[in-house]
Amino acid sequence: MRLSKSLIPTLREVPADAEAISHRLMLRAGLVRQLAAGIYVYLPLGQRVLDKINAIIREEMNAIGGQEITMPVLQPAELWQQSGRWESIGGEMFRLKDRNGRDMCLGMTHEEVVAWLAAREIRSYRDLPQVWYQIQTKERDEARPRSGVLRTREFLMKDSYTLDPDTAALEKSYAAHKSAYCKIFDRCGLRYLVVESDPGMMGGLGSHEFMAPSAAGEDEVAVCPGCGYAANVELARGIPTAPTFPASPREEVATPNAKTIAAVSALLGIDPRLTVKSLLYVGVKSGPVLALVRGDHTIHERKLVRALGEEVRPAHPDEVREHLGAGVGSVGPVGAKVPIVADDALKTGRWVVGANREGYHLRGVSAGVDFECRFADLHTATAGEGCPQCGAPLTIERVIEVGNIFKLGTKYSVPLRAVFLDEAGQERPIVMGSYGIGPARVAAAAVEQSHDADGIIWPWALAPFHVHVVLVGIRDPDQEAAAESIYRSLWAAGIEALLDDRDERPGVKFKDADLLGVPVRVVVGNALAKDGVVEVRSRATRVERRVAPGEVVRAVPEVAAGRS
RNA sequence: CGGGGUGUGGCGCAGCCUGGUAGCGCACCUGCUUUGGGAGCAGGGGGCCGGAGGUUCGAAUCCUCUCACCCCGACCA
Repeated sequence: MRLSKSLIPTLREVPADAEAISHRLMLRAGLVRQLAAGIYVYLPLGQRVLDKINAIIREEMNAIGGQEITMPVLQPAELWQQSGRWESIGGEMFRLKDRNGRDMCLGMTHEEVVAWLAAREIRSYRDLPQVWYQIQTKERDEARPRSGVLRTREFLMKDSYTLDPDTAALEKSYAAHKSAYCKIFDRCGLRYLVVESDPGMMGGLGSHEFMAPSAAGEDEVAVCPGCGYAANVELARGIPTAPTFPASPREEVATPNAKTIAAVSALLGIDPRLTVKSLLYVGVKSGPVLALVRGDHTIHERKLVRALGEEVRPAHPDEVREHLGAGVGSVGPVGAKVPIVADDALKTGRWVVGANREGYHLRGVSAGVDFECRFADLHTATAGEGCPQCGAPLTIERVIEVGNIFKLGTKYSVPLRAVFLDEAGQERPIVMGSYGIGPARVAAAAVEQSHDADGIIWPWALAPFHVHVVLVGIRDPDQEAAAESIYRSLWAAGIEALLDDRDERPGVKFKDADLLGVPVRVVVGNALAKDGVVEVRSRATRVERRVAPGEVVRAVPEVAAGRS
């Protein structure tokens, strides 16, 4: 590819609305352009990076027996009505009607279509297992698209689906995907963690997420440096250190105007860890429930939802008054006439809680003595808490979710009647798994993890080109001939080269080369006439080697590998 | 959905408070000079000031509504 004839619009200045590093660099290096909120055009360089990622994904999916198919983006509502998701998914699904007024939607994912296909084509246990995958556009009307290409409304996804006769076979398919994903992300040069995650709306038997650490990430994971425990914070259990409780009898204390944990503990002169935060929620089915966490902790609503088995919303202030007889800030579990769920950290201890009486708290309160409740893990794990497996202090990292794997079970095969006959002639539902990778997120994560002040530093496997040939003296026939011959011999050797043959000053070309981040740069300039050499330089280490033009093809892999 | 912010040539911004018919840097075009880390000089092209309505002799500027985009939070296969 010749720069003079290419659409590689680099930007000297950063567009004002780009915040994340990957977003800025992908815009500046001419990889993408934004068409609307969360909708992007991939320019030639961005497309080449996606192609690289997709090629790796295809190889590894094929290696575990994956068969590539393509399923429609435009789908009839009936499928989603059968699975129940037409109702359960809200505004996130793009819905439309065809000319006959039939309800349609744009696919956010393809479990329904897979189950539909399996229902028609799979008859016997002899047809199983199956691994189907596609690399296809997904449409989701995200509440808040953000961070450039990291969270968009239209995006490419590799999604695969396994069909198995039973959960034991699903475990094998799941394990195969897990190791394929590790190979994929290893080959992409990403640093990543495999963490336990909340299956969420997908439902099912278990799931893991592949997380690339980055400040631009939207998720947080708790990681144990000791034993390797790693989990999304929405699931991670942290074991807090218990405070020492003063021996005080149960008594009511006046706490005028103290409505927050900070105010109450300051007023009473105690550690906030001796207090309990009481939060009233309303379950969509079962109504009000009082959730308790330690005063210094933050409740994690997903954990509460899991503990209750239904969606919840925070109660309105007047609901708090109605159910507990006092306002927010003065409520507590003692005497409360609603069900109570308490965080595990509250099992033992003598706590300070709201008295359900305006301006008063109770101290010396114990769970199981002064009130009845059930226990669950409700608080958000924080750095320094003990690992649930080995007790070592946990660390919290911000991460980009680049892939996930779900054991679905029969959640979709039952409603869509995807069944097979087993060896005994018994009809049974197919056991499914679903597995996703976001190629654009892989690209963005790679940029997040590998860049410097001058631009992107692509790993070889993802780089849009391997070598960036800079022709400095465009009017010098010798330089031009050397650059041309180097460019051709690189391609002939299977090394993808980009030739900067533009009529630009050297400084402009060097700046652009750094910005684009192609792993190896070859400069054809003055040194050719002077010493008969060109410069072969690593973008990552900036280590440079001077070699004769005929030696470039041999030198490139060595410089790329850091051997100079 | 809640909170905050921004819309002025391709990009980055000033002008708005205190109304008088749009400006700067970069980019782009032409010429000359220049040529190893985003060149210099000279000349030039390009903007219904997000949109609609209103106030006014006159609106980028004031008022109302609306749309778009960004950030924080909630949500998230």
